[in-house]
Formats: sequence, structure tokens, C-alpha cells
Amino acid sequence: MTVSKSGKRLLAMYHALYKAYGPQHWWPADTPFEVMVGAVLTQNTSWANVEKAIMNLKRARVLTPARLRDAAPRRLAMLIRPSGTFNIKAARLAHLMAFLTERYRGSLALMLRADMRELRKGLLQINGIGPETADAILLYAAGRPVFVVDAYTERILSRHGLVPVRARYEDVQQLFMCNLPGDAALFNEYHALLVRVGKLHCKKSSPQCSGCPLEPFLC
DNA sequence: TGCCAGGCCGGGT
DNA sequence: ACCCGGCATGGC
Repeated sequence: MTVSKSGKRLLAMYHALYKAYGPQHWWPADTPFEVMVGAVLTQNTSWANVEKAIMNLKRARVLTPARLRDAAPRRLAMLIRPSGTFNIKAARLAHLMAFLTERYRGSLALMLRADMRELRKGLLQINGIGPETADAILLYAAGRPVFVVDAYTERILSRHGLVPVRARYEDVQQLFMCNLPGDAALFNEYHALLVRVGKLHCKKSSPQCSGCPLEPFLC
């Protein structure tokens, strides 16, 4: 299995990140269902706020498919309030629960065992589930070898000249998936490391490149 | 105080 | 095909 030139560079960047930060232990959740819910709640939201919302759901004993599906919309919205955009996210979670109920008889295990491409297509048809959320569910809940692209990934790769600025989601994803071995553990760790280095060194405004483990890879 | 966070949708061009 | 405003809390 030969690795392309881009693949070697991506792997070198990965090793530099891993050496600097070590394993990130993603996704931070107790169950695949918690991963799925967290994937929706973290849309455009800091993880610290998501943790508060998840904690509320746990304390209210609503963090199961059946209980979440049956929760009143108002109550659900109030429970996830700390995660922001809570009315929208409550509706999105309801859509996701309806999808799970109707297509997989409410069985998350059944859903996570489904054909990957069919499941991705189905998830993307849900109002409120876009490519990143769908792929996060596939990788971190179902353990499928799908690369998750987020704002940090696009920003870091474009600043390194590996993809154009504001590149399309699928294009960034293809760069990883066409040039790296299709290894879920690798994709898991790589995405988490990109988020880590992004938070520290690749903010939207005032990029702080000094001391970044990826600095040797610029130009 | 303003900007940002592990996006996505709907409407407009 | 892109571009934009809206959604909303909590941290710095």
C-alpha cells in the first residue's frame, strides 16, 4: 500500500501533533447515544457549554432514545439551554429521534450497524444534520473510517496551502480519505488533534502561529 | 464591550 | 454555485 506525497505530508503533520499533545481520548462521552446528541449540541458551540447541557439531560434521565423522543419540546429546550440556539437544537434532536424511530425501530445499535453510505445519506436528509454532524456520528458513534472536517480543519489546511480558502467540505474530506489509510482510529485521533492545535494556535482572528507544532510544515 | 465557539438552514443573488 | 442573516449561551 503506497502512500501519496500528500499522504506522507499529512502523516508527518499527524505525528508532529501526536508527539506534541498525545492521545485526545475522543469522543468524550459514555455511550454512542451521548456522542450522537453531543454532535448536535456542539454545532457552533464550545464544548464546555455542551457539557452543561449533557449534564442536565443526564440528571433529568432523558439521555436515552425513548426518553429523549418522548420529552416535551419545551422541556427539552430548557434542559439543553446552556448549549445555545436551544430551540433550534431541540427541534433537531427531535428530528433525529424521529429518524431513529421510523427507520431503525428506535434501535441505535441497528442504526450504527447499517451500511455506511446509506446511513450517511439518511442522516443528511434530516433537517439540522449537516456533513460534519453526520460524519461525527459515523466516526465517533459508529466507529466508521470517515474523516470529520470542521472549521479548524479547513482553516489549518488552507493556511498551509493544502486546500483553497473556503474549500468545500467534501474536498477537504477527500484530501484525507484519498491519501491516508482508511483507519477509524487514525481519523479519530487526527480530527481531535486538529481541534486541539486549532484552539491553541489557529484561531479565526489573530492567528498565533508561534510555538505551533505544525510551524515546521508551513510553506 | 465585542467576538468566538468542535454548524446548519432558508432565502436571496 | 456562492453569500448572508439568524439562531443564543457562556468565556475571555
